[in-house]
Amino acid sequence: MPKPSPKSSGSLLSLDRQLCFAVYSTAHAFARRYKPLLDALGLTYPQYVVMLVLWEEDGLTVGDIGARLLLDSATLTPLLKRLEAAGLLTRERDPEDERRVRIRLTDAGRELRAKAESVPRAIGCATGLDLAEMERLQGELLKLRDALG
Amino acid sequence: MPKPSPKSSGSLLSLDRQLCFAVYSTAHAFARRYKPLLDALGLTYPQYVVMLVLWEEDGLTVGDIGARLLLDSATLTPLLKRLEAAGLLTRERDPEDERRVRIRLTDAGRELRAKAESVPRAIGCATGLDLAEMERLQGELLKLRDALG
DNA sequence: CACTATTAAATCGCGCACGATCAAATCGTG
DNA sequence: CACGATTTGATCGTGCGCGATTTAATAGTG
Repeated sequence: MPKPSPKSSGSLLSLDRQLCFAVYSTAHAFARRYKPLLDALGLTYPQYVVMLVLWEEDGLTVGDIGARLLLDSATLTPLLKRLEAAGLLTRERDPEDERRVRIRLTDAGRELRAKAESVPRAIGCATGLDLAEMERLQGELLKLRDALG
Repeated sequence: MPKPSPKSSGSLLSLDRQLCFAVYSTAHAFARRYKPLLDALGLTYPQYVVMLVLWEEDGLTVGDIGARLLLDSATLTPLLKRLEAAGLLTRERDPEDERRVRIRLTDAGRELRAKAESVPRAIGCATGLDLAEMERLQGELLKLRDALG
């Protein structure tokens, strides 16, 4: 008779064996944790991530942002329009190449960075992990993501 | 002068330090990998996860499913209606307690399980991880999720 | 130079995900 | 038994996320 698996009695189709579900539900758990912090900034999580990119490098095109975040223009265009409506950035065609749209922070957009400074530490505490563990886990996830991608 | 951090030159607000972004973008990478496999079954990823739950235990209420998947009725009700329209399950009020709605697989719903059997292995290969690594990473993620939760 | 191919962004449609609200059924307490 | 509180699911509005298509600008080719 075949030796039974030491862990998890179900088949490979069992929910508790799905690495993907662990990633999926952890992403939602993060979103719920971020929400009250980001509400104070008037941002959603995807908007916050776009602002992170722009705080690192301003004047990117829609495509540049999409390449960093793995999102396409169908997602970014409406999101960027909402950030523009909120007064955090401007969108204008690049005169060098009219196909491109350059995204630039406004003063309000740059000033929001100071308020956002406290967010990573608050989330970090909530994870219950120390910095080294977080970096190791992050590295494994990015490796997995790139293997999938 | 302060000793510079050995890794990652940016601040805590830098995208490449955000564990959350690693989880978020890995979840999307998984979704993209699953899509062609699930298209063959006529399911989206969230629908597939609901089917996983029902293949393990049939006759659950909407709330039972939500508790397992951490989703609420605003997400599940329309999703379940689509699965009902696809002929995979039935939705009916529990005569014992008319507030509850019992979800039951149809024959077609049960039969779909056989087709789904090949999905986890195909995904597992794409991760580039062996079973032990997958289980360890999954365990760490669930621990993180519950800490956030 | 004309013409095609490619690229960048916008648009449309659909399906989550969730906060807020609502209606109905049930439970609890007096 | 009556009546307020709780539970369960449905509904509505907003914002992603992405496949498919469209439009405009640019690059490449004969």
